[in-house]
Amino acid sequence: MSQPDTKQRILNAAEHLFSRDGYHATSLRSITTMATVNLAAVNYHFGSKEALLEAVIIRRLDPLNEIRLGQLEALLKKSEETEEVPTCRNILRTFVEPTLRLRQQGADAEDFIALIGRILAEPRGLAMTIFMAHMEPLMNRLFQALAVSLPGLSRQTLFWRVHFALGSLSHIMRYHERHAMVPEGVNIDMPVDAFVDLFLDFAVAGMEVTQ
Amino acid sequence: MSQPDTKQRILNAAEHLFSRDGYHATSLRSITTMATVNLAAVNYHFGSKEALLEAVIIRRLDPLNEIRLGQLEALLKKSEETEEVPTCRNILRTFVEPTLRLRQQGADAEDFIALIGRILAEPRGLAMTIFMAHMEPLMNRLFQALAVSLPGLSRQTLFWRVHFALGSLSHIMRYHERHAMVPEGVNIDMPVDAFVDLFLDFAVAGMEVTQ
DNA sequence: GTATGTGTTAAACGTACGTTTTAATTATGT
DNA sequence: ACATAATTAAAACGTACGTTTAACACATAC
Repeated sequence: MSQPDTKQRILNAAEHLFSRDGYHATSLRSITTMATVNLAAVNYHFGSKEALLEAVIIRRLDPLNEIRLGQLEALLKKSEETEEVPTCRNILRTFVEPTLRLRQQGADAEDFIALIGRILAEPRGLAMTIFMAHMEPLMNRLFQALAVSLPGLSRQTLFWRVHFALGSLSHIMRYHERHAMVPEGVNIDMPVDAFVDLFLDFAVAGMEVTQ
Repeated sequence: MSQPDTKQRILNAAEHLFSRDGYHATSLRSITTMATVNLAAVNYHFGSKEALLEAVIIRRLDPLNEIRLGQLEALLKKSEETEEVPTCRNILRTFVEPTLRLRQQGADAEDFIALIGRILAEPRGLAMTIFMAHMEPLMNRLFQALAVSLPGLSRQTLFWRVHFALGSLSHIMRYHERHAMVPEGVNIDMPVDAFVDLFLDFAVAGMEVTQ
């Protein structure tokens, strides 16, 4: 029987297992079993396990970065017209909000967000190379926009603060899974808009503070 | 010939390779080769690969947490005597400063810091279970002290802001390795004291901001 | 000197891995 | 309908893994 969506089923299963267990701890057999697909299908459709990882990343990262870059460009263009410097908060929002909103779209997207968080945690890994190649243009644009928005900061300080902020984001991208050490009275499933604001309150204050 | 420091040599090699390549991507053979030790020595001295990982973590984490907890208790005791509430900055410093200072002590400690950063990035992993068991008392104490220092924040907001701050820290613990995307004019090797202050400027502002 | 315990070594164990091969099956084009 | 290409299926490939075994070396103690 023919399954025309074999590739998508493999991608979904791989996305889930890579994000849950990591690349090296996930076997092709566990992926193909979950996808109810023959073992050889991965090498037939993708060529190798590494190429599968790259396909998993690119499938969602490129569209996400298009949204982020689109919002950033729109913000910069509007600020050109009104001749006002865009605020740090609005710049960061173009990066953060599409990221956290993606997670709301379903369990699959949630897997991907967690996977990105894991990738950022393996600086020397194969996935990091793939990831960086698809992030660099957006990152340069973001850094440049923030430099204009925060002219009082040295490049050194700005560089580290951007990493502090994105480090926070990558951490909570991973942490959102159900986990121990959640004290009572804490709701781990907040609405996206409220959570974005909660995050931006923190990050923007840290970015803008004068030492 | 007898090598009385076989265990330490294994621990050093494992620490280095686990932090560089991750637990699953590191083989016992690569560890024992680097340690110039027989393959069977790991299972003889530690019992298993998992037990080796636990030994690697505990060797440095327990002493580090003793320092952190000691500084925190000292701060709380001094504030009791002077009847002043300790500042958020000083509380966070007891956690951050020993961490970043450890990295200055040599390449081995730098490996460990990177390993902790990786562990924090694998929420479901074996290492996370080991790590959490050794972190929970300190984390509870830290959270409690911050709640006193920042009475205006809801438990919800405080919880997330602590995670934002520690997420930043865990990110830079990993990022300190030489890496691409470091723009010109940025010194990635700052003195520890300056870097601690740079981080605390950011984190404290984010913790204390009133929305 | 012999016995005992600790540590080391080389070799092999069984298992699981990513990948490849070959054949069968299904879809497509004329 | 038939020929050709694309996909799926089962099986096997060689390799690397964590672990175990059994022989060996070298202490210290009697």
